[in-house]
Amino acid sequence: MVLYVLELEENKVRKARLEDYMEVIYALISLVEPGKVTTYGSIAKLLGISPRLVGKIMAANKSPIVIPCHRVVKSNGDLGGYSRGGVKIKKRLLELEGVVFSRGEVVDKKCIIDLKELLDP
DNA sequence: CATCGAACCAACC
DNA sequence: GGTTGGTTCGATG
Repeated sequence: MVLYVLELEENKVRKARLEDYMEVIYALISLVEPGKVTTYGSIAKLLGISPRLVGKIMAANKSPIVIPCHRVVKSNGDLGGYSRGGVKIKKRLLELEGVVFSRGEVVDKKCIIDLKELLDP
């Protein structure tokens, strides 16, 4: 998808910066309905970047309320991280939205949806 | 299931 | 050039 950005004025191609990904990622996340979550890897594969970068971009999120960055977890169900107040808050938000947790800190797989499957249909 | 290690990619030093 | 993240995936016990 957005691997490279065309710099028309200088007539050359440069690598995308994290900044370039932010809008796309935030748009994608907002597609995830409350009660469900998606994974860093799911987003990463869609954009052709590493899951870690996705995490970094979430951490750079300026508007935690309008951007539901808490709806992104690790692919194994672990919460991952949350820069705004810690994973404790993250879990609380998710529970509030109806996400089911199994054995403590792990999100039930039934609540994890892959972004790809959200786009195709 | 739990742990381990290697790969991941832009940023920062 | 090396390290560092809100990770992942396969291999191994």
